[in-house]
Formats: sequence, C-alpha cells, structure tokens
Amino acid sequence: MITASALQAGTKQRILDTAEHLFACEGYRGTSLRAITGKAGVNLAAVNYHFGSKRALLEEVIKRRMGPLNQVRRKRLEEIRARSLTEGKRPDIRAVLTAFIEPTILFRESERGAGDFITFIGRSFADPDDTVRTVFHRVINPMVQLLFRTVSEALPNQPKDIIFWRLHFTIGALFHTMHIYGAMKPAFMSMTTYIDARSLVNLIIPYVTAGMKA
Amino acid sequence: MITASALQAGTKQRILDTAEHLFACEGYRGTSLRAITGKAGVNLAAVNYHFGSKRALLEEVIKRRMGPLNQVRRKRLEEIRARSLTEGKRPDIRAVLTAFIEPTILFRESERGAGDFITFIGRSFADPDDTVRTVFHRVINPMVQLLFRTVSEALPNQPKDIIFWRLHFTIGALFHTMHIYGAMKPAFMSMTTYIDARSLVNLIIPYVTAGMKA
DNA sequence: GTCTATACGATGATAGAC
DNA sequence: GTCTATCATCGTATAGAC
Repeated sequence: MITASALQAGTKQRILDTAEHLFACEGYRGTSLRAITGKAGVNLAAVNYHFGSKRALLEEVIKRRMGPLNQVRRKRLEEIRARSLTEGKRPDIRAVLTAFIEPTILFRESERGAGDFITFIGRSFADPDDTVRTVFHRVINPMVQLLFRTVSEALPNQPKDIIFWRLHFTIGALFHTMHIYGAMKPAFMSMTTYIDARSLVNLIIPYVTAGMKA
Repeated sequence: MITASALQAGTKQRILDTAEHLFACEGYRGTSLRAITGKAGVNLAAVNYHFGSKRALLEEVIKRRMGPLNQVRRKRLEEIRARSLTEGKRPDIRAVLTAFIEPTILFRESERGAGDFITFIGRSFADPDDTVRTVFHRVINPMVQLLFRTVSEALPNQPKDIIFWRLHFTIGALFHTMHIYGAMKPAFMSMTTYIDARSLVNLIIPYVTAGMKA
C-alpha cells in the first residue's frame, strides 16, 4: 500500500534524522531511545521495530551518509592512481590529500543535516564508547587503507611506518577540525574565528601537505 | 591520626587510580561508580564521601596529572619567551612547539598510570559528554592561550586567524596521536607499528613545524 | 572522621501482548 | 505498528557502625 509504505518511510527517516542530530549533540551513549523517539514524534518501540536495536540504528545513521561520501573520495583517489599509472609518474601528494580532505569538509554543505553528521564523525574516531569506534572503524577502514596506499605511491622513498604516523597526524588534524568546525559550542578560545568551508580547505591542505613532505 | 589519615589517603588514591584507568578504557559516561568502587575494593558511597559527586571525581582525576604537566609546559614556554625578549629576536617556532608537545608525549613514561591518563586526555577534547569537555577545557584553556600567544610571537607576520586554525590542526594531530598511541585496541589498521615515545616526538615535531610554517 | 549497608527515584534497552 | 510491562543499572542520599 502506498500510504503505509510512505508512512513507514517517513517514520524511518524521521528517526534517522533525529538520531543523527542527537548523536551529534549529546553523543551515542548520551542519547536515549526515549529522546530520539520523543523528538521524532514516533513510538518508543519504533526503533526496535525498524532497526532492531540502538546499535543497528547507529550503523544506519553512519552508513547513510558515509556511503555516498566514501564513494566520492574513492572515485577521486582511484582517478589519481589511474592517471598516475597511464602517465607513468607518481601521484602528487597534495592532490592525493585534497582528494580525501576536500569532499569531507565540503560535505557539510552538500545535504541538509550533513553538518550534524560531520560533527558526529569528527568525534567518532576517539569516541569513548567501544560500539561507536567499532562501527565507525568498519566503515572507514577500507577508505583509510586506500588513502594509505595512494599516499605511499606518492611518496615512494619514505618508509611505510613514517607514512603511517604522518597519515595519522593528518587524520587527527582533519577530524579535530571537523569536530570543532561544527561544534555546538565553538568557542573554547575566546575569539570566534568564522571561516567558510572552502577557505578551511584552502588552509588545511597546505598544512598537511607540508607535514607529509617534511 | 596517622593510621586513619593513611587509610584515607589509600582509599582516595585507590579511587583516583581506578577511576583514571576505567575512564581511559570505557569513557566517563561508560564508567559507573559501582564499577570504580567495586574494582578499587571500596564502598560505593566512598566516592560521594571523598569527592562529593562523580563530576567532582572527574575533576580530581584530570587535575591530579594535568597540574604537574601544565607546570612543565608553562615553564618551558615562559623560558622561551623570556630568552626571546632578552636576546631581542623572536622565538623559534620549532622550539615553541617542542616545548608544548615533548612533555606531553613523554609524560606517558613519567609516572605509573600516566599512560591511562594520556589516553583519556587524547579523547577528552572531542568527548561526546558535555561534562568532560567542560571540565577539560577549563583546565587546558590557559595553557592553550599561552601556546597561542607564544606561537604568535614566533610567527609575527601571520594573521591571527591563520595561526588559530593551524594551531588547531596541530592540536588535532597531537591529541589524535595521544589517543591512538595509548589506545587499548591499537590496530584499526592491520599493521602494528610500534614506536617509542622519543621517536614519536621526533616524528611529530617536524610534521607540525612544517605545517605551521607552510 | 571514615567507612558500610541499603534504599530511592530516575532512566536505560528491549520484548511481548495487543 | 503501538502500548505497556519488565528488569537492569544508574547516581545519589542517608542512617548507623567502627
């Protein structure tokens, strides 16, 4: 039935949107199913009916946005690798880092509600809750592996473990930026330094590029 | 009385040590007072008696280590500023960053249990729980302000908001490093790249120095 | 002053009856 | 799909033993 199906889709999506927002504001552990369903205007049991558990809801919240985002980043990285192969020269490290970072930061403006997601993701890497880290790692891991491989091709003379750590410095800088850029309480410093996403990309790319080559 | 006082110190310290460990493993929100007191072998009510609340316990856990650590970092930064003033030339950016980062990473080996603390702190900046971020910010803020001021003196030609963001990239790299360096589950990547603290300092300093100057 | 035993009120996720 | 019951666990408060 059209009506039933539409209503069901509406309920699922309302739950996903509300959960995403609350996860970003209060964290996974700090968000109760009562808070989600209450704010979404659906029944408490709807989460277990549609998703099975709170953990499964978390997975859906992450995958819904991360799927498309990863697709873009993967495409850009693969393009660089393909071009590098046909042209017979190694990839440019700045281009590689841009292929990963630019879509990530600009993603905030791509869809409605994506800002909450970026904030949440910026915290997920170091989330104290094991569930969050596990689910997040499973989704991000193939992406990071590809990034590592491509960076290694761009810097063939650098030992792998040095690349490993420098890449972690880069990821740390990026995720911290994602977190504070979208943080609800932005000013831990007294000054408020607003910046648009495009300028932020133009700031972070030279920083991490210089670091990776240091 | 000596006996009573010694016993009291024992209980308080056992609570602090256990809380520190569990906060690092399970997070603030994920650690119940029952878990802490149970593992410490003290009564449940002991936390409220000695500290007043779970939040106050968190404050003590943070301040106990952060006090000495901040003292070292402050001393080294102030020395650089003083020398810069007497010698009439601006501070070296690499020296400034080293003064802040080196004590932080080496702190792990300075005292027993400090490793748990470093792991916990590495997560605190982006902790989903507002209580953790608030308490942590209050303790770290003066330190970051001093760092910002000293970096600004080292790079007088750079606009303040550029320094602001680059410093955040640096802090992000450092905290992410602290977090994964001491993480209980280190391998989100398949390879395990062990490194000693000294070598880690020698890796991150050139990275962030290059980034700040980019 | 310290520490213990126990109780309270609130809130958590989930499952089964409808 | 919804409503309600269930049962575990939370932080905190308090009364009394040492």
